[in-house]
Amino acid sequence: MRTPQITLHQSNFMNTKDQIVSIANRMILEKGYNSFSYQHLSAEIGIKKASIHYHFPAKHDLGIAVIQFHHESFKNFVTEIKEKGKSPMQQLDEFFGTYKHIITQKNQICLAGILGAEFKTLPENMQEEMQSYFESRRKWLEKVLADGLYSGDFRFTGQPKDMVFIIMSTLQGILQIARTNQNPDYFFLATQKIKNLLLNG
Amino acid sequence: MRTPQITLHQSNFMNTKDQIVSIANRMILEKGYNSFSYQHLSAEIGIKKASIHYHFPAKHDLGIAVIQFHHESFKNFVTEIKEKGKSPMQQLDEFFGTYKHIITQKNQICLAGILGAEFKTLPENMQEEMQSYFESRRKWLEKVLADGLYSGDFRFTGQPKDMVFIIMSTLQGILQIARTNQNPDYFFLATQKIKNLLLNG
DNA sequence: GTCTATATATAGATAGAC
DNA sequence: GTCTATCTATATATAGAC
Repeated sequence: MRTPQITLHQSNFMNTKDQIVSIANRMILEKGYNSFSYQHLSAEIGIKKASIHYHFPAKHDLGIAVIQFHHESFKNFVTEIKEKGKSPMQQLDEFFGTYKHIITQKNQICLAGILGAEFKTLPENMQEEMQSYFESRRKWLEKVLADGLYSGDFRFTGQPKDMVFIIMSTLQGILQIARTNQNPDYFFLATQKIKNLLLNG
Repeated sequence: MRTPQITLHQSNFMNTKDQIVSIANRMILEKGYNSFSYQHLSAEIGIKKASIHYHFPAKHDLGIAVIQFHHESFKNFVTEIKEKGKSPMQQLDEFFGTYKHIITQKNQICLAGILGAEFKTLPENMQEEMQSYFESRRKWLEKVLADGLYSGDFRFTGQPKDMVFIIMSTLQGILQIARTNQNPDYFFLATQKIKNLLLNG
């Protein structure tokens, strides 16, 4: 039995299409888009390659489905957090928490980390899908930072938009480096340093 | 004519073997190790695939040569900077400066950024070569930070070793994100934030 | 919706002539 | 040291039977 992925769990209750997306998602986070194949999927799911093509005619159709799944998860996260009425700092902490499954599952890095590296080799429609997903996250975080400046939760200098890039790149980079260095603790250290930056930088 | 890479320039004066490493290097930084082939190299260099196999029998031989080239470049950088007798902060600035060619050449990210993402798909000997290269950089930067704490150049809390990971992951992440967002300015912003962290964090 | 069979392209690699 | 020719494996994808 495989470990479940994010909120999308692989189980006997899942239909074939969702199961394909779930396993493709794990493979992409482990090895990247270019290094997994319908053959690999086939072996693991237990149906033939041709059957996977029935659900996702071209590989990029599946690639896009995986990105959209992450995008949907993020939208759900945003909706949930709105209802809770948390402070900007608490929202930031919850955001950091969404990375938790990546850190605890040793072999993975974040989607942006892997597809960002492969970016120039991806089909154009996948590039656009990634940019849309990234933009969605960027905008949300920018608003949290702006709100935090206004409320006094944060006290950094410069534009929220610029700080967003620093934060997201630090998270993305640390996940990559933590993986090759087998030390997930660095993620928590990084989030601490980011907070310092937001309070003093 | 192609733009030269780092200190290794592609030119008519370069022998075939070096030329192969030079072009493979650029292709890896643009597309990654898994997404370039002897076929692509062949087309660009103007000799046949079989001839490339003469110089580098297996693809990972070439991959290792590229990593070692970066490692050698870094060793040269370290040697040069030692002779100059610079302060820790100046050394840090020079270190940031070694990323300059990546930022100005739009299509590239740093070697660790691309091979770190592909890490789990790389042959074992390439993984080891990468870890050796990374360790070399890590140790050097740790010493600079420790020296800087001692001299008073830096005033951050926590261990230099931990701070190294934060710095390297921020650089790696920002280069990736700057590429997909077409904005090299974020690199300079990131280096500024790192300095803030070293002075107040 | 899943299967077998097949098509087509490309990758990494080797043998042997020049 | 470079070439042509060839091998074997794999990838993406389609056709058509069940």
